[in-house]
Amino acid sequence: MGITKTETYTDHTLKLASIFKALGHPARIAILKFLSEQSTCICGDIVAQLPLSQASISRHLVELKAAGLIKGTISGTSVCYCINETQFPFLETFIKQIHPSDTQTCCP
Amino acid sequence: MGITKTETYTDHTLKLASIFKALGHPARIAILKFLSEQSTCICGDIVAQLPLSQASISRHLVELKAAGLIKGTISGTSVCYCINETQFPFLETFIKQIHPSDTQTCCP
DNA sequence: TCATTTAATCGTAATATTGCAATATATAAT
DNA sequence: ATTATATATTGCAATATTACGATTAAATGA
Repeated sequence: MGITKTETYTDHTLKLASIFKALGHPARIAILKFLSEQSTCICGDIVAQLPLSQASISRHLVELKAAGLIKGTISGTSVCYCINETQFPFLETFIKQIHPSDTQTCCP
Repeated sequence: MGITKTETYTDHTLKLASIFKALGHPARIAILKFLSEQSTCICGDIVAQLPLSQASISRHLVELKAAGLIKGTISGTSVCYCINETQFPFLETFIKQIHPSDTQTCCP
């Protein structure tokens, strides 16, 4: 149905899924890569880096911001974007929990 | 359009996005959590753990398998599933690259 | 063989996502 | 005030995703 039965999952599960969902589009990965390659925040310029219209980029930026993956601060006529680090440790912790480095005895 | 301009992104970006997309649904997060909580693989039983029909679970399992996040081996009438560890280091590396631990001078 | 069990697939309906053009908004410069 | 620049929002249309019931397929057991 394109609808998700959110009410039956834990908050932790829902939060993880929503962040990963925000990461689940190549344009948004490309935006994050671009931002991380710079040593500082980026004011403008993002549209020029991607093969999408300004409107589409704007929508992706909104999603990334809603997921807490980037920050944006207004600076004159443009907006400065940068990575918001706070969510990444949360993801790292989950990934490490899911795959303990010691190989488990499993599906032979 | 609901369509993505995949042809203009790098393979690395597309691969990351597709794996994160597979992680971007609470049912699939819940499945991974359940599998990781067990010390061994799970034959059956997954449907009983989630508030979804057998058909829906099966589709989610297919997606997780396609993303390389789980493995499934047939065992009689049932299928044994377990975490496939191989993709997680790839994700960890990306996340670490995106958010260097040293705080960058950014958006004040 | 026939019934049972388990999981995958199909068909369908509802909803979500993606993308762009057009428009709106807001600041800065002249 | 007017214009230019930069970003956000709106209104579609096209496509993708999600979910479930029903069905199918394959292996097991009686």
